[in-house]
Order: sequence, then structure tokens, then C-alpha cells
Amino acid sequence: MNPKSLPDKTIERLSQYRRNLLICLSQGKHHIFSHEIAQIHHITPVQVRRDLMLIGYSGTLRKGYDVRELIDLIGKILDTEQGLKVAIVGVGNLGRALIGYFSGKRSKLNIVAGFDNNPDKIGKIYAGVHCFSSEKMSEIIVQEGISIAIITVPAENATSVAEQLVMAGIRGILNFSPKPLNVPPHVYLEEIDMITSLEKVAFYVKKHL
Amino acid sequence: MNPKSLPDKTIERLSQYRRNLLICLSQGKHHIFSHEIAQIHHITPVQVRRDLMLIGYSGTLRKGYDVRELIDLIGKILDTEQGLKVAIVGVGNLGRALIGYFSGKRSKLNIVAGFDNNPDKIGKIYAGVHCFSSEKMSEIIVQEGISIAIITVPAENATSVAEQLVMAGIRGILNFSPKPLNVPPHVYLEEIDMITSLEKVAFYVKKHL
DNA sequence: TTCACATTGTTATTATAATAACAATAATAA
DNA sequence: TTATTATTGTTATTATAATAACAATGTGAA
Ligand SMILES: NC(=O)c1ccc[n+]([C@@H]2O[C@H](COP(=O)([O-])OP(=O)(O)OC[C@H]3O[C@@H](n4cnc5c(N)ncnc54)[C@H](O)[C@@H]3O)[C@@H](O)[C@H]2O)c1
Ligand SMILES: NC(=O)c1ccc[n+]([C@@H]2O[C@H](COP(=O)([O-])OP(=O)(O)OC[C@H]3O[C@@H](n4cnc5c(N)ncnc54)[C@H](O)[C@@H]3O)[C@@H](O)[C@H]2O)c1
Repeated sequence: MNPKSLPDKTIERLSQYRRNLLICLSQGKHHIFSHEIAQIHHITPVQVRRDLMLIGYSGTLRKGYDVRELIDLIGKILDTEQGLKVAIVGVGNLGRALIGYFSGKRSKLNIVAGFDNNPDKIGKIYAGVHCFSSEKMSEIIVQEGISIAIITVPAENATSVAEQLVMAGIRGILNFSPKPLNVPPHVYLEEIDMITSLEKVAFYVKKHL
Repeated sequence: MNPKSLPDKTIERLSQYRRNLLICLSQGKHHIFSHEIAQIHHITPVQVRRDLMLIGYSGTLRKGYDVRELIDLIGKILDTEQGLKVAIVGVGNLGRALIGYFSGKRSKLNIVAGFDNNPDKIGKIYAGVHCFSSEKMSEIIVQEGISIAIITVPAENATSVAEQLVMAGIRGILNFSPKPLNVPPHVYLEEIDMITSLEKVAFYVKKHL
């Protein structure tokens, strides 16, 4: 029940379980077995039960898990009650795609601002998200109490943007630029490196060629 | 020297090393120490040396590693000589951003086709990449010898698209849809789940709040 | 009632990755 | 020349994650 000690990979899977449990619920499915959850995610039932054990959730023998209860428990672990505010820095091709994708989806994670240094973009609204000048970034982050930032600026500006974000009090960063970033320990950093992902696919394709 | 046995994480780092080594080279830096590579990626020098040991590369004592040689060796491991062809299925917001991002960058991984089922998009060219009807997908994949596919269709269509791709002989898939896919063992699958990544950031932010 | 068994929950083992410890050596300084 | 040191290369240890083994138990069939 102590979320401080949950394995990283379990956190990832909880997020995925929840998404698909919500779909189950919407289809009128109220109970689910570990092997059913496993099948959806292409993992083993043991892995599922172990994850649920770690979060202290018990199912009913021969009846499985209560979908609603499980969704709620995962929410208690992953979400904060009031939700967290998110900003996107760099409203370019990827930034705009992400705004469209994320905004309105998660009730507990709201994109409340975009920042860009291109005058053409400043003042515009994308999928309901206002794009501000990056000069006002620190100010707005503090004012609005934004705690998470998504970095989608070109690689050459990613380092300085990250520094500004840290200075402004951001607590978590999701970095899409291929530039490795360095942040102090109190800031959580997650990097999505699509070039590496694609090259990895290529490597394994080559291997099995 | 046997690339069959390289750890997955080493493969990822090799891709990243190479990218930054190319930048070093372009800046006229011809030799580099393990602690310099480490600093760029915010890892330990030991990790770097271990990776290089695993690929059988030796540096020179007190002089470090030859940047050019290292880049070439990583290329020998990650790339195929003739390169591999890549297709993007789903030329929507994300698909188009990716086309713009990837095309023309990597000489050994070329996006040679896009596929969509929306008539408005079929026949159009995005950043030099022709968008074809998804009905012609199998045909063109076989014809062109495309071995890698990037899936950027809506979740509800991801499963059927993946099946078609496997049937057409695709050997590696990079899936951006949040739908977990199932592919036979001879097809390598890499999934990028941005919702999970963002929720993970939120979890750790909450934890340290 | 009793037994079989489907399913959960937990512990033990193994696999993978990261870190630490240390051995080797060539360049430099004394 | 010899000692020092910066740096590489390798082995040993520890940490993390996945898998396997198995114990527990309520349900329903016989
Ligand atoms: N496009 C993709 O599909 C894709 C995929 C993977 C990674 N990336 C990475 O994401 C980043 C953005 O890619 P993109 O294709 O959207 O590029 P883009 O050029 O379309 O967008 C970048 C945006 O950032 C803005 N910007 C630049 N410097 C800034 C600063 N200091 N502060 C605020 N805004 C600033 C620019 O004005 C522009 O709007 C890059 O680092 C790229 O490597 C992109
Ligand atoms: N937009 C993002 O930033 C983002 C981020 C993460 C994940 N994703 C995922 O990527 C996928 C695409 O997102 P998007 O925002 O680009 O959506 P989108 O609606 O803009 O694009 C989807 C495209 O796929 C095409 N399509 C639909 N069914 C198809 C089929 N069977 N064959 C071929 N083409 C088909 C549509 O015509 C459309 O052009 C979704 O699964 C989404 O969950 C998107």
C-alpha cells in the first residue's frame, strides 16, 4: 500500500491497466480475471497479480477483480486529488500534435499553457490551449502553479529551456528533444527518444534478417 | 563483438552515443574520453566503458577513443549496409510530424511511404513522402521491400493495421497508439506510450511533493 | 458431504542491468 | 630511471525486474 516503494515498471503497467479497465467498464464488464488483464496487455497473469499484490489490492476468488474498485485504487496511486497542471514548451509540429492529443483527455493532468518564442505563434490558441511568449514562462508557471513541463523545442534550445523550467520550480519534465538533459534530483525527468526507438527496431530487424 | 548478445540498454545507448559523437566530430573533436561521453549523457564513465567493451572497441590510454572509428563501429552494429525502408501508417497529426522529423535525417532508415484510409490524404505528398491508400499497403510493402512500419492510426484501428503489416511481411513495428499490440516472435515490436510516460512523471512529482 | 479445480496471493529463483572494485598501462614528472 | 597518475578494460557485487513454483481457498460437481 506504500506507493513510495512501487517498482517503476509497475507504475507504467498500472497506467496501462487503468486505461484498458476503463474501456472494459464502458463495455459493461464489472469483474475481470488476472488472465484477462494479462491477455489485453500481452503479459503473464502472474505479472498482473504481482502488481496488484504490490498495491495491496485483493480480488475475489473465482470472481476476479472489481473493475471499478481497481480503477479507483490506481487513481489513488497515480493521481493527485486536485490534479496537476502541465505546460508545453515549443508549440511546433510535435508540440501541437501533443496538445491536440492530451488536452481534454485526462481530467487530472491538464495542459494549461503553451510557450513559444516565435512571434507568429504567441497569442494563438491551439485546441483550447493559449500559446504565450516564452519570456513569460517563469511568471506563468509560478502564477498558475504548473508543476509539469513537456519539452518540444529544437535540441539546441532544450538545455536552456530545461534550466529555465527548473528555476521556475517545475517538478517533472517529459523531454521529447534528442538532447540529453540534466536536472537536479528533486526534478523527475522522463525522456522519449524516438530516433533511438526507431534505430532499436532497425537493429533487431537486422539481427533476425 | 557478437552483436546478438548485446544488452538491450546498450543498444539504446549506442544510438545515443553515435548521435552526440557526430556532433563532436562536426565540432572538430577527434578524440574523446569515457568521462566526456558520460557527461554528455549524464551517466557514469564506467557504464560507457562497459558498453564499449561489449562491442569490442578499445581506446588509447590517456588519449581516449577515436570519435570517427567509434561512429563507424556503431554504424556497423546498428545499420545495415543498404539501409532499411520504413513506412508510416496513419498520416494524421502525429504521423505528419514524424514524417517531417525523420525524413532525410538518417541515411540508413528511409521513410519511403505513408498510408492512410482518408481520401483527402491519399495522393498527397508530405515532406517528400507520398501518401498511398491503405488498400495498397501490402502490395507496396512487398514491392518496395519495406521492413519497418510506424503505426500512428487511432487506437481502434491499430490491431487490424498491425495484423495487415505482419501479413505483408513487416519485420519491425514502432507503435505510437496506446493499444497494446500482439505480434509473432519474428516481428520486433517497440511501443511508445506517451500517456503512460506523462502519468509516470505525474506519479513521481506527486511522490516528492 | 467431500473432492476437484479454478483462481488468487506469496515466496523463491532466475535474468537483466547498473555499480563498484580493482587490475593494467602508457605518459608525465621527479 | 623510477614513481605517480590518468585513464582504460575487466571482473565481482548489488539492484531491479520477470518468471516460476507453490500454497491457500471458496465454488460447484459428484
Ligand atoms: N516532430 C516530431 O515528430 C518529433 C519527433 C521526435 C522528437 N522531436 C523533437 O521535438 C522537438 C520539436 O520538434 P518539432 O518537429 O515540433 O520542431 P518545430 O520546429 O516544428 O517546433 C519547435 C518549436 O519550438 C519553438 N522554439 C524554439 N526555441 C524555443 C525556445 N527557446 N522557447 C520556446 N519555444 C521555442 C519554435 O518556435 C517552434 O515552434 C525537437 O527537439 C525534435 O527533435 C520531434
Ligand atoms: N497526436 C499525438 O501527439 C499523439 C501522441 C501519442 C500517441 N498518439 C497516437 O497516435 C495515433 C494517431 O494520433 P493522431 O493525433 O495523429 O490522430 P489523427 O486522427 O490526427 O490521425 C490518424 C490518421 O490515421 C488515419 N487512419 C485511420 N484509420 C486508418 C487505417 N485503418 N489505415 C490507415 N490510416 C488510418 C486517419 O485517416 C488519420 O489520418 C493515435 O493512436 C494516438 O493515440 C498521438
